Amino acid sequence: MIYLVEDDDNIRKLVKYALAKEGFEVTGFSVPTEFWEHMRTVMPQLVILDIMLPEEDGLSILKRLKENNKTEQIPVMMLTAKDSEFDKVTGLDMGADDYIAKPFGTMELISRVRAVIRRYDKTRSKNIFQIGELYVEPAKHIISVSGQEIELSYKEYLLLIVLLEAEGSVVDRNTLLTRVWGEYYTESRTLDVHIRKLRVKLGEAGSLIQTVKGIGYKIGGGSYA
Amino acid sequence: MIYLVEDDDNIRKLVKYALAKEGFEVTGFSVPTEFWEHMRTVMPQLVILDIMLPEEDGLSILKRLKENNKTEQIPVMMLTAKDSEFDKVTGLDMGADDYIAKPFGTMELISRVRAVIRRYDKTRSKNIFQIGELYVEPAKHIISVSGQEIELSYKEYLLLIVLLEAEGSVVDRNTLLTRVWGEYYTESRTLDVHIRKLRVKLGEAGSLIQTVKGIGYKIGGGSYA
DNA sequence: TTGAAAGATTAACATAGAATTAACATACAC
DNA sequence: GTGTATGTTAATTCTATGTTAATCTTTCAA
Repeated sequence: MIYLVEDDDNIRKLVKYALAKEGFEVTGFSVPTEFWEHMRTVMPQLVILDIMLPEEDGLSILKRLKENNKTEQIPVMMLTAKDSEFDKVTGLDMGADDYIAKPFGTMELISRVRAVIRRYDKTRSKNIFQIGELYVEPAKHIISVSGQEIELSYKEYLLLIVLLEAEGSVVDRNTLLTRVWGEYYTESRTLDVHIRKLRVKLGEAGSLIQTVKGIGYKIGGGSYA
Repeated sequence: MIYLVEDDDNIRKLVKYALAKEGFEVTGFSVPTEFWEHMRTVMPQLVILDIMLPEEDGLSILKRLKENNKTEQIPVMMLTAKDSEFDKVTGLDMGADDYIAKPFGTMELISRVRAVIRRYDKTRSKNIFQIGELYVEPAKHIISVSGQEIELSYKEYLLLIVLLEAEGSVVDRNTLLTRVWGEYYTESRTLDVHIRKLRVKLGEAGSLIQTVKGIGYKIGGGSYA
């Protein structure tokens, strides 16, 4: 479902028609109030916002969407009337996922919509990690090495996920401590012990966890296995 | 620095002119080979690719850029000639950061370029450094010379980063001592020893670190060493 | 309520490599 | 040449992390 907020009847119909023909379900709104009402019930895959609107302008809507953590991941595309407006929107950079300037071609619109949705889907399904022999699927709480499923304790699991989410990048000790153990923690050997247990349980994949002395640990990326 | 690969002389000039007027440094290439050659020495902030090119098409270039982990984070913007082409590019979704359809307005081009670069700067707060054969990516803790990864100790690493952050400028001994070792430090040979170890480990890139007698050290910049 | 188990944490020690220092060498400015 | 700044080397000290086992905690079934 795509939500389109646009007060110009012609454009609204045009966009609805073009996207509908491509198989998208589109609900159009001419005023923001209606839009917000529907947002409370059904969340869309994508929101397309005109800038100039009665009652509340598109930028304000965008801002509210991105400030709310229930809606912040919904991709938003802005429709801009003039080049100068376009510039203003991108300049403010309030987190819109794409911008399209009026007048726009139908093909371009469709392509951009598809691209934005695809990108979004990709980041969501990014919830599966695979590095070498290690395979982790958080949604199902599956961790396996060379096809062999492995059991991890809660902290070990969290630790692994934090490292995986930054795959290839170093995560410093402090970040690990706060993300896995919560705010402040007296430095002790706890982290090291957990890293060790993780490495042991991961077996051959244990060497994927690299120590970066003085900083922290990282998993995958760069170096040799 | 922005790299633009476009074989149509008129468009290349137009884009160069438009972006130059906005303060961007643009280098244009009419054939991919030239582009690749320059990529080996200086990495740009952004690459703008036409799709139809002699020798190697834009999609292939895009693919190669995104497959190489040294270039994958460089934002890429595709120029597409027709709507159908536009559709094709976004459809393949090989990780381009934006698409712009010809004919395009100058304002839109500039806005999109700015938006892409801004987004990029935001995600990559830590930069990537490349001087000659030396390549450093702090976030991933990757240091390599001539493509060969190198291991540095913590202080050596810090020292290198401090120098790199001031690339081309001299960093005096005192600044180095305080930034790497913390407030006050009795003058000893420590710094020199670390500089030496760094130079040795960097191998051929070691000569990039120049001594500025009486002041400190600098990396890169005017080198007639 | 009690008592295994598993998990988390701490204590205690090991150890590889780093950092530092000392001691001397060299280069360069004056 | 003299003196000062930096280079070089090796010996010494130190530190971060690894490792193991003991001790706390929590959970949960009997």
